[in-house]
Amino acid sequence: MKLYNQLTKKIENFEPKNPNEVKVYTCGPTVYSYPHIGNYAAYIYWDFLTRALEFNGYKIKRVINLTDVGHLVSDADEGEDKLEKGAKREHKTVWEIADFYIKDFLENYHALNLLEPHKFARATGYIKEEEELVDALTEKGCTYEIPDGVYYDTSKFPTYADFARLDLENLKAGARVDFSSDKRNVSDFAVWKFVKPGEDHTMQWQYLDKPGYPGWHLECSAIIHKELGETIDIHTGGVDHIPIHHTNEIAQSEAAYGKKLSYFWMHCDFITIDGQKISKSLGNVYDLKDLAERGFSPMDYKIWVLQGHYRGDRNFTFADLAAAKTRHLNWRNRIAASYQKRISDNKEAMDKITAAVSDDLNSAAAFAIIDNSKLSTSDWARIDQLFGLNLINDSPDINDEVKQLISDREEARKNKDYAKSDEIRDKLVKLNITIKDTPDGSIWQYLN
RNA sequence: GGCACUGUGGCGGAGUGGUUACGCAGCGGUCUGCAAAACCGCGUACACCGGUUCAAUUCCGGUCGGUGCCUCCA
Repeated sequence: MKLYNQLTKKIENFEPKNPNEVKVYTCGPTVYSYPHIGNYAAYIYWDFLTRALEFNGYKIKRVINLTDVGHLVSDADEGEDKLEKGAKREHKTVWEIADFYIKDFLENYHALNLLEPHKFARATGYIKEEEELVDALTEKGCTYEIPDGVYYDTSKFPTYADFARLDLENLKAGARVDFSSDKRNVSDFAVWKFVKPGEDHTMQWQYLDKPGYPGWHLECSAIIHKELGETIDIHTGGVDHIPIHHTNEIAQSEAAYGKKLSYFWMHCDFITIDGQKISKSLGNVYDLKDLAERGFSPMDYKIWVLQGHYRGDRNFTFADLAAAKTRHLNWRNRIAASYQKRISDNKEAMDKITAAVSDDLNSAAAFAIIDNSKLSTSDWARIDQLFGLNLINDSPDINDEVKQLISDREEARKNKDYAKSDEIRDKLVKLNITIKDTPDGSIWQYLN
């Protein structure tokens, strides 16, 4: 397989350390509100990565984190913790907020037919490991303490700027935000925050003899180390994570453990909606419920996502989603057709699909091959497995009652009793079945 | 101000140094009790200006436009 690697900025051959346990880590959601469709696009892309790897014969061990503490509303290490903010907004405890939105996230995750990872790791389940990581960094002389927390001194990590090609000098000069803290370098970040006197931070742990809580970047490093070990094969996330979050993760983990954190780093680009970024002030923050209200299923959306490329910036419109929905129905009707006439397995097409998918996850090219190939029911089942589209489940064969209606209609047509045959056709419409009379006989299809 | 990405037909979206995917929408035809589908065919796109080349949408340089990040975000 070939995959783009942010570490080298090139498409490279992917060779896992151990093909029987390819270690993949995906930066998951901060559970303080409903994720929008853009958030889910990322999980769809990374689910597809996992499926493509499995399709190529690898066994995957994948961990996704759930951020339930310490993610501040600003990366400047100031401002409120998102969970605390959500709790205030909804008059709930932070724990209730986390549980509520984790439940919602998992429901949507399953509705999208995304593969269950080896583990969903909640940040608060790893406090001990996070403290140990700070200890390790402190022992190596990489941290310093100021009144509001323990900070990572990024000047101690010589390659800090490389991953994101940061220009640290200009970062400082061009920053539009004043850095008022006691940080030594603009790029330094908090690995542990102290609860300020008078601050209302419900989630807190006693560490360094003071109440505090972990910095956001810390959790991913700690979880990876505990669940997957010192070096993993692939780390995934959104492009927004490149300059800060992943840069910091690398600095923490590699300084503390002295090993490369991940061989491959993959990032998906954002989608815009009607040409504009997804933001509350523009009122275009759609979630899966909004799509459902307009008649689009999670699988319609998944087809829309996968007919583009994970590294391309995508523009979402409902007109385009409708096109994806039509394509989805057409595919299901091709499965219906495969029940009705004998189509032999198409190894050539499946090989081409595998090749496309193995070329940096080119699902769009794979879709084109699907559109152009005659495919058997078992080919469709494999495609289903590769993209996780629930195609087979959503395209059941007809039952005996429907079969009887269809043959009754055939009989009526033979007798030129068109009133009766049309009546039966109307009946079938109510069962979501439509009949197409071709020169080679009738064929049934789904209406929707 | 800095960094990064990007500009493909009506909409979306792959890809390629020369034979121009694919989806949706549209048009024409065959077929047909009607309807629909299916099948066949059609539209001849790659921002602009230069350069390299026998040949560029594809490589290089510039111009213009768009977007993202540096502030929460996948």
